[in-house]
Amino acid sequence: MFQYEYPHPAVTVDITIFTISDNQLKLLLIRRAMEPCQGKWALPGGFIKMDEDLETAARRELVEETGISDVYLEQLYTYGKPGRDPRERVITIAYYALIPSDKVRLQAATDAEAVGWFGLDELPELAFDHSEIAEMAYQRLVAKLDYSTLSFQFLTPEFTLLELQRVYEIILREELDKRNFRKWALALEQIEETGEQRREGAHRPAKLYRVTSPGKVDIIK
Amino acid sequence: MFQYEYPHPAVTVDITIFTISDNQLKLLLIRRAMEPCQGKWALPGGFIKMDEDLETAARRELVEETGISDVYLEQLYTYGKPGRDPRERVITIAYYALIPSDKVRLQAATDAEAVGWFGLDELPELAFDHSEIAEMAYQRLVAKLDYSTLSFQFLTPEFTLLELQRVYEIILREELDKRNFRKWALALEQIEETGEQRREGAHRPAKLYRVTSPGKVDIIK
DNA sequence: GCAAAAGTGTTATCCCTACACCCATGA
DNA sequence: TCATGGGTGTAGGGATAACACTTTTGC
Repeated sequence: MFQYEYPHPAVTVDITIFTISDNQLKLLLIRRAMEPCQGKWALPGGFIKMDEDLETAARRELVEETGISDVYLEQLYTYGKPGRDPRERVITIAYYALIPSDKVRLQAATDAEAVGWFGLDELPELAFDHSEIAEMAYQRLVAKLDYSTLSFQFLTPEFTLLELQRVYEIILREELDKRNFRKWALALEQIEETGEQRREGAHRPAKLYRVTSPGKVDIIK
Repeated sequence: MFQYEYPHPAVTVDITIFTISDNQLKLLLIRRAMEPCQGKWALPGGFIKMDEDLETAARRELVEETGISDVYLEQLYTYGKPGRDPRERVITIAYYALIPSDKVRLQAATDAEAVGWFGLDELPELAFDHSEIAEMAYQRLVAKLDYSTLSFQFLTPEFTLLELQRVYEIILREELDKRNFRKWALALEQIEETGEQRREGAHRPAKLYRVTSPGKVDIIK
């Protein structure tokens, strides 16, 4: 038992995990094994430990629930409306993470029953206020696409320009002009040719590119 | 005494309150009356109550410490590094507020000894990690100036275009071209002439403007 | 040889920037 | 009449947006 002179809320972290696969922006959800909201889908997350930083807690939960580490993670917003959790006052610090498509497979190793990727348009009803959190995370993602190099975090270490373009098209939900997009992307001076090509299918092979500062997200413009 | 099965952190809100006066961006600080950091300057803030929303808590603290209500308030970031408060684990949800210059006077009614406005360049050493919070709030302010109509929140209900321009110049720390600024500001379609003029000093009177949607902060561009 | 994605330039438009002078007033 | 801030337009340059055809490959 832990005693305090004044009442204290419980504090959790919740993580909206995005990836792109099957030409869709997807979100990782887990099915809740316990009350409250047992059986409902929810964002991965959990209680913070008293000796760990908030971001450390978010990364720990990410690994525990999905096996994924070393990804882009950013604090989103803190939700604390009284009553958002029926048990007690719970304040949650929401984060969002971006997973490159080649790391998605790792996740299959964990309990496949209780974890799933959902297209943003096909989300089930979520526990607590998690729908609101996911919506805000998506809005942040769209906004940051415009003025940062966030998008690279969805890509494998080597990628084609068309793959990069698809990231933008899928998140922004609009088609972009190929020539203008390429001019713009190269002018950022954030990517360089690897010198290699990728051949797949009955068409001309595509040049491969890499990010000059992987893992780093810059503000642009 | 309040008992919990697992340890719970304390949760506070802290508020970085900006205003513009004397051609300077200023920050409201309070001198701490109690340990820890007794006598040091700090951001206003305090513990949340168990039945109030986070933003409600921030607004309550704002009124309690400064007598100011009905101002723009936005959540900034949540800080929770273990050890940031020597007493116990304290997680703080930081907000920032923008005060129009005509509301600054109200503040003089409260205990003048313990409260003060400080120019951003003349900040004293702050308690806890409040310097870090204030720095981040300033950065957010600069960023949002660019893509939102945040700036109007510093102005009185009626203002001149030059007053609006000064807000930008003071926060961005750079001089702007008068003609280009006016063209840009009017093209936003967020302000309109009141039809009145303000005469002060030995020069031509200035047209007064008002915001078309006061209190609302739009994303622009 | 054909289907399918890769790759590549030019032009028109819009927006941003730079820049200088007259106006209305109070002292 | 003079000092002070209020108010106004235009031209050039750079970025953005629209737009279609050739290349390379696998089958």
